[in-house]
Amino acid sequence: MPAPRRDTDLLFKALADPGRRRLLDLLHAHDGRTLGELCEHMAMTRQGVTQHLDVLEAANLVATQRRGREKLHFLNPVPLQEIYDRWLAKFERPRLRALANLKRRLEKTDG
Amino acid sequence: MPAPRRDTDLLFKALADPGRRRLLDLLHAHDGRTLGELCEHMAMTRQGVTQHLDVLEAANLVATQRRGREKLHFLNPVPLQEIYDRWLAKFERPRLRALANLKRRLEKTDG
DNA sequence: TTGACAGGCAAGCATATACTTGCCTAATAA
DNA sequence: TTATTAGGCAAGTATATGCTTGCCTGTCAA
Repeated sequence: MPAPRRDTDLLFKALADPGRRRLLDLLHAHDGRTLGELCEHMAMTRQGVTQHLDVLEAANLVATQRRGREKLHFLNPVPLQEIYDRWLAKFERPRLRALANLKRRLEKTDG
Repeated sequence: MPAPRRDTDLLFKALADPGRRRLLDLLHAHDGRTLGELCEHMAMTRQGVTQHLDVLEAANLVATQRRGREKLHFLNPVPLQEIYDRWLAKFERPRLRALANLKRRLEKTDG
């Protein structure tokens, strides 16, 4: 069953902001960071960063976990894979389609 | 040489709107349509559609060509491939990386 | 040449988005 | 306890975005 369109929209909207893409990059480089650590790399107030992280969390791209008074942030790459599978793959040139399908099949059995 | 960040931003912003994604779908199903033909499938005025197409053209996702008083629209999938190559591939789970790289290499020699 | 048809231009508007500032609460360390 | 540290909440603001209406300009067919 394909994801509802609203999920897709949240996902693309989340990716539309350069600051949010930067946050994903930061988490990709080093996962499980606190809000404060992430703020050190963003040229905006803590609240601004929080709001971006909220958007990423709504899009299911970031998961969080409390540890005492800290909040840890983790990257979830699955929705990105969904973008590729459901959206980018069909725009590929036909001669690449077969290989893309193979890749997708391998992922399903393997992951 | 990687695309400047502004290009990346135009691209993600272009994809952020469901109407624009719909237009890409329409062109994917049947390329080279006129503005009027595209409008028949969009629940908004012609000007609204024009503005969306302008955004897609600025992101290099759509190319146009005049034919008399008509304007033909063509889908350009290359930027979507760039999203995958430069942005999605690095977030993939490691065991998929090798296959992704293979796919990319095949594309370079083949296409 | 005249009318209809395809599209372009520009202003206007309402909502969404990306921030900010100010204050509040909870966990920890002294 | 008390001060400090990590983060949350809410309101305010300026700009961006999505879309409209009204009018103008080319192209083609009669």
